[in-house]
Amino acid sequence: MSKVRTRFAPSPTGFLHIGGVRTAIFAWLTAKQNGGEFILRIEDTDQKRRVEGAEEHIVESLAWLGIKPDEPLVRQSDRAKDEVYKKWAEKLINADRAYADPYSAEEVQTFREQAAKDTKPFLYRNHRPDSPPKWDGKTPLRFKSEPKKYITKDEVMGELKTGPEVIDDFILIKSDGYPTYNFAHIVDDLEMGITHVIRGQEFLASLPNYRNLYEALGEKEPAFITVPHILNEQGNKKLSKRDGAQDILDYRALGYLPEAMINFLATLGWNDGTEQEIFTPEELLQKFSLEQIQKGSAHFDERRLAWISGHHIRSKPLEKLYELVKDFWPEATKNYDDNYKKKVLGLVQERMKFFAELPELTQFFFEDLPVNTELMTGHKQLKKLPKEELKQLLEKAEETLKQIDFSAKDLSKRLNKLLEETGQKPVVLFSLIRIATTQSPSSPGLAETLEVLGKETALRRIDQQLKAL
RNA sequence: GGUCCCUUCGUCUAGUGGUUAGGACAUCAGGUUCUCAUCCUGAAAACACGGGUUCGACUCCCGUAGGGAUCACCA
Repeated sequence: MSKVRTRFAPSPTGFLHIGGVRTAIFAWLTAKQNGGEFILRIEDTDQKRRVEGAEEHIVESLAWLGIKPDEPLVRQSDRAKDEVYKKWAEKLINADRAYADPYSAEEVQTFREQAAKDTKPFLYRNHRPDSPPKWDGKTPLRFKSEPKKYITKDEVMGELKTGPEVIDDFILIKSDGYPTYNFAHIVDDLEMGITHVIRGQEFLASLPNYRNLYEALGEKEPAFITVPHILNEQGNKKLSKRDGAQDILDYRALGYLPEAMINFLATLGWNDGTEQEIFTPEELLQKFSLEQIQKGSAHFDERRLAWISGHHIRSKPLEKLYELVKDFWPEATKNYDDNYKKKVLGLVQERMKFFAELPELTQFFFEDLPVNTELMTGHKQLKKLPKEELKQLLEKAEETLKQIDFSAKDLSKRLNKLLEETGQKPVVLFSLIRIATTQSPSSPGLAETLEVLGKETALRRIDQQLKAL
């Protein structure tokens, strides 16, 4: 068998979204795990729909995920300039398998409406002209189909049975001279030696027509792999921007790890048959298989993404993580050195789902927040105690903290001792100190937090709190 | 509407004639001498429905319902 070659062939009509990326991941995994090649081809034969910058965006999105095409990017518009598609069209014309469409768009529309009125499916081939004019390149060129039954094998969908009624004379070359997707992608897949055509289910219905064309061309078909769509959370429609299908690069901006994104998308509608949920890209390369892709569409679940993302963040060595988050520190951190920030990061690593949470999680490590009395008054346990008692308790804590080194070990030892001395419950004493020193409802462990904050800052903040009490 | 595809906890899924229908996310409860998170334990939670076939159906067949895709000089 020849070397596996797959391609991802998006049209440059906007950003790359979740569903498209997953298809790309599947194609990439298929190529790479077989020692094959993955190619990026831009399907830009519709000049009207072309969006400026979309191509760069696609390339960048894939690059972020670590998906590198093995060959230079291919653009259909460039290939059209070289008359590649014309050449193949001539072949079909000479074999009497293509003809010039003599009708105007309006006339075809009339046929269509008539069919609708007769409640019959519209088939262009019912109107196929007896003696079509010679094709001059100014009118559409149509495929002369040979309707028949097909049993099409799709690696994911299984065997698809279709009747001759789905085969029709589709347009090969538009009146603007550009080939349609239907024609161009087949020519390109053939010339580029694509062995596995992996694409979304919107093309499933066209498969029999493509097969008819392969036959007319006398060429061997690739393996067909049809991947179901990803639906929005409610599951009532294909994911689109409106429903929160964000640009894949939005996730980069939020600070999701690319390997988490790959893990999430690859396991949306696919699993290896075991109970493994977390996969590194390397593991996916090893374990992925097309046969285990789900036939039905899957629903996008942001919470699952968050969980997977947190998992990947936790598994990073601190040094590595520190590199990755460097663009996510807020302004207030610029006066702090690497060592300090690294310690802070170490404390919040296990509670971060994506890097954009970093400022919120770490704010009090970098600046004194104003005393927020509601933290006390709204606290389940603290609000039960009279202010005077809280004040005494906090003063006592301050005394203790003044006398010790701020190492986590020492801190937790002394804090526990203080618990005994005051006879207080941890929830009261620790919450009190936490609120005083962080002005936040939650933080990493108290001893660790105080250690990183340092003696001076901690005592200063306790003083502030005391004044406010 | 025609054609094609799909249907197991809320979600992602395991399951290929005999299982207490398993796991994960999310949810809830408890534990890890404080909060949040992590981690651990536990709970609640599903075979869309109706007929067959069979000694026996989540598994096979046929309907019904629901969902999705497609029916362009878009991809």
